[in-house]
Amino acid sequence: MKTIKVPEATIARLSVYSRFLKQLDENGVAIISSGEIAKGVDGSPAQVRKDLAYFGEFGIRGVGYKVKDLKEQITKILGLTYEWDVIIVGAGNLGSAITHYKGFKERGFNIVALFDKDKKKIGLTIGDAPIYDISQMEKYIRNNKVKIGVVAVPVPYAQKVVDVLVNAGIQAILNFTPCVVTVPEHVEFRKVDLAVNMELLTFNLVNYRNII
Amino acid sequence: MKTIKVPEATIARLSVYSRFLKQLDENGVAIISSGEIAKGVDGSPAQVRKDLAYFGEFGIRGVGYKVKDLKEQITKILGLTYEWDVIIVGAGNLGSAITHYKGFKERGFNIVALFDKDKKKIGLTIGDAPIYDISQMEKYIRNNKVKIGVVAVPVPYAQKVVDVLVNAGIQAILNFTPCVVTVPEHVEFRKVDLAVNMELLTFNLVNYRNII
DNA sequence: GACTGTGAAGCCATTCACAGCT
DNA sequence: AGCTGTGAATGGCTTCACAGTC
Repeated sequence: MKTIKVPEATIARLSVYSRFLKQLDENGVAIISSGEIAKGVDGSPAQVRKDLAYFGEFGIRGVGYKVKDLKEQITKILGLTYEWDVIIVGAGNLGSAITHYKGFKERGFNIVALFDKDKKKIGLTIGDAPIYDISQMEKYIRNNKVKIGVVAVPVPYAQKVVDVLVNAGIQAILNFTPCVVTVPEHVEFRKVDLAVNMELLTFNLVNYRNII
Repeated sequence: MKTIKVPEATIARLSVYSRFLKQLDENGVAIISSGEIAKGVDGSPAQVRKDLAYFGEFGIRGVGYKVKDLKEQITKILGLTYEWDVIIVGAGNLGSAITHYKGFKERGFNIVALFDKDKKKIGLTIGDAPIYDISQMEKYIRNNKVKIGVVAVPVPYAQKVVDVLVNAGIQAILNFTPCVVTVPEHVEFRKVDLAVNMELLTFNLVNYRNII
C-alpha cells in the first residue's frame, strides 16, 4: 500500500499506456522505450518514465521496458487482474449504449444487469444483460456483492438512485447524469459530463479561433 | 479578445455554473453569492470568484451576482449564444445515445445528421436526424458549413473518419473512440474515454480502499 | 456587515537534465 | 552509446487573506 500521492492524471495515462502495450504485445513487440511509448500515446518520454516511477522500477537502463512485463504490472496497478461486475441504472439509450460498449468487456468489466423503472422494459435483455425492476436493485447488489454502478438516468432521479446504490453497499459510481449529486466519502465517485466536453470545444472556437 | 491564459478547468466549471444559474433563474432567484454557487456546484467560493474574474467583474461587492446577468455573461463566454449544428459519425448504439441525449439540445447543440457505412441504416432517422451514407459526409459538411463533429465509430475507423472530417473543414471534434488519433493544430479536439474513467475507479478501489 | 475582486502564497504536476546502469 | 530513474526547476492551478465596495 503506497502512501505517496499519485496524480489522477498519471492513472488516466497508465490506462492509456496499458491499452497501447496490449496492442504492441499482440503485434509481437518485446521491448519498447519510453520515447516510443510517448509517440504511441501522444505524450512525452519523461512523463512516461515519471508515471511508471510512482510504482517501481520496471525498465532496464540502456534498453527499455519488456512489453509483456510492463503490461502486466500496469494491469495489476489499475486493478484489472480481476473481472469486475458492473450494473447500469437506466436502460434508456445511454444505458443501452454503455452496455454494448466493447471497450468495457475488453478491459474486464462485465455488465451483469440493468435496472429501470419502466415496466415495459423489465424482463428484456440488452446484449446478455437482463433488465430488472429498479425496486430489485438493492437486493441484487447485496446478493451479488456488486461493487460498481453506472448511473444513466434522467437528472431528477439521479440523487435518489445514487442514494439507493450507496445504501446497498456499492463501492464505486460512474455518473453520466449532468447534475450535482452528493456521495459519502467512502464511495468512489466519478462524473462524465458530455455537455461540458462539448462546451469546452465551443469556448475554444469562439475565444481562440474567431469562429463566428 | 483575451490574451491571458484561462485554465481548462475553469471553463469546465463555468459550464457547470451556467447550468446551475439557469436552474436558479427558472426558480425565480435573482441574486446569488459566490458561496451559494459553490454550495450548489460542489466547489469553493474563492474558486467561483477567481473563475469569473478571468472574464470581468460581474458581481456587486457586498451583495453578490445578479443571476440573470451572470447566466447571460457565461453563456456568451462559452459560445452558447448561437446554436451549433453537430454531426455524428457512427450510427451505432453510442451514436444513437448521443443523438437522443437531452443535455445537448438544451444547451444549443443540434444533431443535424448521422453518417454510417452500414447500408441497412442509411435513410433511417434517429430522433429527427437522418442517417446518411458516410461517402456523403464531406460534401454535407462543406455545404452546410458544419463546425462540430462527434466520432463514435469502432477503433479501426477512427483515424480515417477524423481525416475526412478535417479535410472537409470541420473545426472541432469530440471523439469517443478509445484510441490515439492525430489532428492538425487548427482543429479543436477532445476525447471522452469511458474505459479510462472506469479504470480510475478501480485503481482507487484496489489501492486506497482495500477492495479485493 | 456582507460579499466581491485580487495579489501573494501554497500546492501540485510536468519538464528538465543528468547520474546510474547495461 | 543508449535509455532508465530521479532530484531540481519550472509552470500552472487553487487557496488564502485582505483591501475595496455596497
